[in-house]
Parts: sequence; C-alpha cells; structure tokens
Amino acid sequence: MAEENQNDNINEHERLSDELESRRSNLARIIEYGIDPWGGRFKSSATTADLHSDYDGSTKEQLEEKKVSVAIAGRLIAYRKHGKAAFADIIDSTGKIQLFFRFNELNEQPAGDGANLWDLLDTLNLGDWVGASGVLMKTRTDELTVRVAEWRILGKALRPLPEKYHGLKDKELRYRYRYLDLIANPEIREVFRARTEVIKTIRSVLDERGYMEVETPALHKIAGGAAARPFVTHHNALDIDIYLRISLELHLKRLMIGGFERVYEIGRIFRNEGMDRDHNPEFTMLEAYEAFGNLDTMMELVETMCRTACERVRGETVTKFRDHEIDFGPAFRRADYAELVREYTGVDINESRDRNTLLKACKDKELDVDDNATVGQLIDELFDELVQPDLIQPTFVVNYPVELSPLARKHPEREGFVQRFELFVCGHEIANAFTELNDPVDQRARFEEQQKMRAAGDDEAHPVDEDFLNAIEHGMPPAGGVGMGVDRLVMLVTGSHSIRDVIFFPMMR
RNA sequence: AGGCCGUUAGCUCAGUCGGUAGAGCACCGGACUUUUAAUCCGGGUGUCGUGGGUUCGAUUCCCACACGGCCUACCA
Repeated sequence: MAEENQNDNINEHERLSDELESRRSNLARIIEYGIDPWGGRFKSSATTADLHSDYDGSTKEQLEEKKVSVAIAGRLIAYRKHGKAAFADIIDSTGKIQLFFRFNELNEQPAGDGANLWDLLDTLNLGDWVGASGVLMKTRTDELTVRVAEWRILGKALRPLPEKYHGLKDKELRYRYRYLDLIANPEIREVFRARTEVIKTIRSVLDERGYMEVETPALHKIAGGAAARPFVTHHNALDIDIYLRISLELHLKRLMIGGFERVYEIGRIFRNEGMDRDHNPEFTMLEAYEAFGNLDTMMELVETMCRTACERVRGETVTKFRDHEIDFGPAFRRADYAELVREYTGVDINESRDRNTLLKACKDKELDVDDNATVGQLIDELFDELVQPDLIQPTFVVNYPVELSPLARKHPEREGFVQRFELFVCGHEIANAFTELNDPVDQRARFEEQQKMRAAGDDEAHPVDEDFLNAIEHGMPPAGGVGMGVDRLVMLVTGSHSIRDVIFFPMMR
C-alpha cells in the first residue's frame, strides 16, 4: 500500500505535460533522422539589425533583381504555417526578422535519413534555435524576409517560452529566471545594454586620464575601507575566518604606495545588510585614486563620468528618475555639509558638537535615535533624515565631520572637518570622495578613535588595520580618491525603479 | 522587523456567496503556397503555494507557515 502510493507519487511528479512530451517527441524524431538537434558552428552573414538597416529601404523589385544571399541564426519566436507555405519570426541579439518557407523549394532537399527540409519544419517548437540561408525578399506588406533555401536546427528547446503577447510579468519569475525575462521583455535588454555602456564610459574616462585598471583581492583578513557588516567565510587550509570585501579602498591605496599613481578598480562589493529597492547584498563599485590629486580633481572626474554616461545612454544629459527630472548637464551644485545641517536643523556644528544639543535636535525633529549615540552618529542622523532626501539635482556635499570619515584628510582650516564630498542625486548617495589621508600618524590615531567607537558598541566602526598602517608608513603620495556606486548610476540613467532591475541576477531567497 | 497585496494550466489572467475550475496565448489533430497577436474546425493539459482546522464536503471560510511584490523601518 505504502509502496504503491510512493510509486504513484513518483509517476505524478515525473509525468510531463502534453507540451513537454511533444517537444521531447520532436527531439526524438530529429535524432531518428540522424540529425544533431544541438547544432554546431553556423556562420551568419549578418545580424538581423544589419539586414534591416541595409535592405529595409530596398523595394520588392530591387531585391528580386539583386538576389541578396544571406545566412542568419536566431531563436524561433513565432511560426505561422499555411498549408504549403510557412512564416517564422526569429530573433537574435539585435532584433527580429521573418523567414519564409515554401514547400516547392524545400520538399526535395533531403534532411537526414528519410526526411526533407519541409517535413523537418514539423519538428520545430517555439524557442528553438535555427539557422537559415536564402535570399532576401519583400512580402506583399513590404516586410523584409528571408526566402529560405536551406535551414538547420541549431538547438532544441524542451520547455516553452513565456506567453508571446503579455510577456513575463511576474516579478519573481523575471528576477529568478532572468533569461526568460530577457527573451520575453525586449525593453529589459536595453537596460542591461545601458549598464554595459555606463561601465564602458567609466573605463574610457579613466583610461583617457592615464589611470590603470587593476584587480585586488575580494577575500580580506580585515574588512575595511567602509562602515558595513561583512560576509564571513572560512579558509579551510589556513583555518581562519576571512571576509568578503566591503570596499576596494585599502588595497588600491597600497598600490599607490607601490608607485602606481593612478589606479582604479570596478569590482564587486559585498555587504551583509538589508535588501530593498536601493540595496543588493552584492553590488558594483568603482574606486579610483589619483596621486597628487585632491577633492577638486575627484569632483571633475565624477561630474564627467556621470554626464558622459547619461549622454551616451540617453543621448542627452537629462534623465527621469522616480518622478524627478535630473540634469547632469550644468556644473553640479556644491554645498557645505555644516551649512546644510544648520539650514535644515538650526544646529551649527561649526560652533559646537555638544552631544546633548545634537540629541535634543534629533528628538525635536522626532528622529528615532539611541540615547547613547555618538556625536558622529547624531550628526549623521540629522543629515541623513533631514537634508539628504531634499538633495534632488546632482549636489556635491563637501567638508564632512571628522567623526564620520576615518580615511579622509583633515580640513586645513576648519577644526573637526575633513576634505570629503559625497554626491547626492534624488536623495541618493552616488559617490563618496576624499582628499586621502596619507599621514600614517594621523591614520593610526583615527583608527584608534574608531576602535573606541567600536568598543562603545558601534559594530560598523573601522577596525585597526596594522598591515595597512605599515603600508602607509612607507610613504603614500597625497591623493584624491573616489568611490562610486555603479548600480545606482545605472538606475539613474535608465530610470530604473529598483536596483534589481539593473542587476542581471539579484539576490533572491 | 511591521503594514498591505498576491500565489489557480507552460505564460497572462478569470472564477467558485463551500459541491475538486475556464478563457486567450502556447501545445496536440485537421484545412489552407505572402502570413505577421494569421485564420477556420476539433481537443483543457490542473497537487487551485504548503500544513492544519471547521464541514457530509474546502481551491473557496478560519489559523499557521513558505515564497514573492509594493510600502515603511533597518542598513553610511
């Protein structure tokens, strides 16, 4: 009895729907004909986009005259059979083209053992990869079409495509099975093309300025360079816990110490924190360091990268993001951190950083703060909650409080501030830059200060990194450095609502 | 972590005031040699997210859970 049930369950589970069965039986037929259903090398003469750009303008008569032979490969997305003629639409990475099959031209072309190229059409299913060659023609409705003389199966699809008219709408399925999203929703392909274009832009701007692209370790013994909780893993051979990097900063600085004066890395960063429309546990960061540069150097760099990326993706410097129209065209606004805090809260951190005053200011604004919060945390809270959401057009906020910036150089004139800016757009942090701290004595003092904050319960305070201190004690050139969130820039220039829309395979439970 | 919403065929979605469900596309069979969301004729393919409760009977009502979406919170 129990055994019988078990068998029933297995059968139930393994039973294929009619559709899957029919695809498998088509596969079996192809194999019976002695044809390899998985294809091989196929030399296309052009992409579908090439064909359209070269021949859409030709008339039916001109094409008949010219007899243009082409070979084209793609995925079958539509098939319309009319007795002894058939039309198919195939897509490649550049677009779509129609194929036209006629009985007269194909039924005497052998295809494997005992079949011909016309019969073989019956083994096709939507989703299959096919390659076809023939001459270009125009149909009655003036559509550019390949009149197929020969065709091959290049890869069988054993599962059906998402519905052709409504596409794939379920967001979970779109994120989880991105390959189906890309097939069904052509507009999402443009978002990812834009992503690549943004990264190419970043590279070209930096390469033009003589920067060298480098790679540094993703596995760190100390997760530093930012304030964030890391992912922990274990190295078996060494029997030590190690961390996935939370920033690129400290290794790039080591390279400057080593004499590479302009370096950058576009790399994956991992932060073990919350997930929402602006945060994915792994994301892409650009960090660039320029010896003998400073904050102004970095502002010019960031401005150029943002503006150029927007222009290359959109053809103009304006983009739309979450109901705001953003213009990267004009010189970005510059605003003083303390000035903004004073403007929005009435508290002047230039005058005093009294903890009680700051605590009261937070409470007055009904901000939810811990009574034991440090001065830095309180200032940060005021800025993040009150000022930041209001920074819509690109704004460089300059001169940060020293408490928040253990790796930035102190301001030469203003006590308690460092030479740092963050770029905000639509209330989001896009970039963060310093005139880098290259004084090893001060760096040690800053780390020790962070250590006290850590001891006081701030588990994101920067750990003391002796190996890094050793490095800069050998002499680090004065430098400007910047970190930029690539995903967020892509969101802005593509108008994407969620970071998941610009990451191919976002984190899913 | 909280609030709201969702989970039904491969996909997009209906629906059952409690009697195990139906459309389009896809798929199968047939007709058709210029169609293009082809058309016409015929065919419904399902663990109604999972587990429990109430009930003669649950896909439907109740509870819990899972997964997801949106929003809020958290997260420099």
